[in-house]
Amino acid sequence: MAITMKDIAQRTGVSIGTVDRALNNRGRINPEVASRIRKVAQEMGYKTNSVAKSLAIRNKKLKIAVVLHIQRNNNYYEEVEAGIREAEQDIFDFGIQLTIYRGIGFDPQDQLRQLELAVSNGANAIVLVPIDSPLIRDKVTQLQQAGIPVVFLTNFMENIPVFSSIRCNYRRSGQIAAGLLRVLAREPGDVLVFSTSFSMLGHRRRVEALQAQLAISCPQLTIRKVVELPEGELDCYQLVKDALAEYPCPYLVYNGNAKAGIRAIQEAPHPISSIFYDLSPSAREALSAGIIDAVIFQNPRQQGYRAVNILFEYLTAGTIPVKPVELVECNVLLRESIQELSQP
Amino acid sequence: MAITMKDIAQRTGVSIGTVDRALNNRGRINPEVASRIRKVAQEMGYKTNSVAKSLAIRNKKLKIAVVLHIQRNNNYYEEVEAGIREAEQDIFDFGIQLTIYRGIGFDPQDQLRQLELAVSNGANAIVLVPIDSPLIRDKVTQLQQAGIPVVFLTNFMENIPVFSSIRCNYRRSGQIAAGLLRVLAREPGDVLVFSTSFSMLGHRRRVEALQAQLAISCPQLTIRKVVELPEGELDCYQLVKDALAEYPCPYLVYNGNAKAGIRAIQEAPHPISSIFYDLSPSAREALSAGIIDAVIFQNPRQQGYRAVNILFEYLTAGTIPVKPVELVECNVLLRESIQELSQP
DNA sequence: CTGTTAGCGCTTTCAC
DNA sequence: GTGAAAGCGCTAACAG
Repeated sequence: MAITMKDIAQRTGVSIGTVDRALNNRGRINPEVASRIRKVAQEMGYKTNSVAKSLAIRNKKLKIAVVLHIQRNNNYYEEVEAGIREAEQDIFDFGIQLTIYRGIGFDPQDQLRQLELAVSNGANAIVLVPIDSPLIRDKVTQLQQAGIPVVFLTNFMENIPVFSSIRCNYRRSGQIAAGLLRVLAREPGDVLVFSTSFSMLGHRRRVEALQAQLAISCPQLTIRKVVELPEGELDCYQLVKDALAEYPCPYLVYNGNAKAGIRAIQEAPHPISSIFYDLSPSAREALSAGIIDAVIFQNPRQQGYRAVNILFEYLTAGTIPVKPVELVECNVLLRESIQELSQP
Repeated sequence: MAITMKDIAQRTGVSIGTVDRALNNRGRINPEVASRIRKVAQEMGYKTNSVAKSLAIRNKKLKIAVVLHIQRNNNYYEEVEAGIREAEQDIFDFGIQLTIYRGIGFDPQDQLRQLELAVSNGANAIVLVPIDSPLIRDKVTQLQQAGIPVVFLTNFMENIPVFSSIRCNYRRSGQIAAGLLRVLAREPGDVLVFSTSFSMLGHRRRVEALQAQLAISCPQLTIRKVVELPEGELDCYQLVKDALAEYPCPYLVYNGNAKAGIRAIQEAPHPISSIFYDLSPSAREALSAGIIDAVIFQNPRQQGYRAVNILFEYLTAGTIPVKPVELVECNVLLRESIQELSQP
């Protein structure tokens, strides 16, 4: 039987209200009494019951705000959002409301506005896919000083303390691509690398790690060129097409609009072994059809879920994350990982 | 704002107690009133609040029993248990108690005894790693008729309806091994397959799927022999050693005591490309050192967690699983997936 | 500073 | 059959 505030009230001879004040540092209590209560609670191994707590604080109508910048047609972000929504379901019965605010594109000014809107709507905690800009940095610092914890999701910034930061293990993600090249490459050759916006720190890290690890894992492969890709499918397609024409490499690592990449590969006059990031429906199809060779899956859904979950645990149980950064691992998918099973 | 029993009581002009009787089919209520209440609840979109519910039913002291048969020195089962323990933490605040019962070895008689013990200790729901035997089949059927839901974990039986069955996707797991062989095999050759007890249905399925998929994915590879392995490290080692001496195949798929397999591979006079199942510490080390080539990870922890979780959701929110079988996916791990990152 | 009390949404007596 | 009331463990408002 778990021990309750009532138990420790009886044990210390005070009322349960006093125990509450002591344990939650609410002030208006004799410091000595408070410390005695805390000591007893400690001894008895008291843990606050988060179920009872959240039922009680229900009328505080706690709000978690999620601030995203819209990525249109981006399966990765759709999945991140699916994870957020899943978490929303799970916290619903606890009376915690979740609202998603969408900024437009990579505009820090707009993101700042979203943050301020969230706060003015009474957000008690914020999940943020941050745009790295002084504007945002300052705002985040300010929010946290005001007691509003911020957790970074997917993207991040350096040198700014934040309640938690959850993202995929970008370095690992690059490293795994190197491993896959090691396994897939039948003969020496050049590698072409494509990546979405390097204004996102993680994307840079991923490519760096790929380069570093490739030199170790598979020195007979050399990266011929790294191409930064835009958002739109058409622009993206043209860039890939051009790059492939200029450098007809047999190996390719691709992060970007999947459709564009797949199309360019299919149209290339030379055979290409390719590794794609993220499992969009088109990537899934291409993998299954043997057009691309492997997919590195970065668990976007899990990331979204966890970011909300971490704030939920803070709000309901006061849990402070043990690690300031939580890295979600990546998986390797081959054709056989997703293909229809031959037997049901 | 979520709608509550109070809301629908007001709306229908009855007391909240009556609403409770109607919504939970407790009887002692005018059938017409009951159906009217249910209709209104439906219309208003009422969902029972699982937080409030579990706080209220706390004094019922609900118990989940987990019946395992001890697998000594088996990292896989240790991880399954870790998942169970993780779930235990999460349900603690809901006042649900979890007890683990351990049977000894593959003895159905003993497992039956554990089940009976669990029930006599007041278990309201049971997680079971079943031993396929008429004894157990009958008992499980009987338990469920008595209103005690049973969920199968990791292992399973066919043709017996059960509340839920959670395990890894064994067929997929075999299929992925075929995919890895396809990618790893530089030239045609024979494959040696090792597997733990075929008295577990999943293990048979896994090998079947490997065979079937290999014929499709990589017909130039043929399975030379399938060897069934015992539990103990030494026995296991000897068998692998002997098999490797008799069939010096260049490719190997291995499920069994990792230490034994690794040692045998290291001592083999010919080079071997190998795929191991499960990420024990020794497998991790061997993978990292390049002694083995890939590991197929079957998420044992997730399986354990989910099995408990599914019963928790039933007990607190009345949730009935949508799918009777929940298959946990498997991941491919290469050296680069687990290796120390070159940069921090 | 401290105790008492109402209430979060639901279940469960106990009267009527 | 139905309503009223107590209680699960905790918070918050109000007396004192």
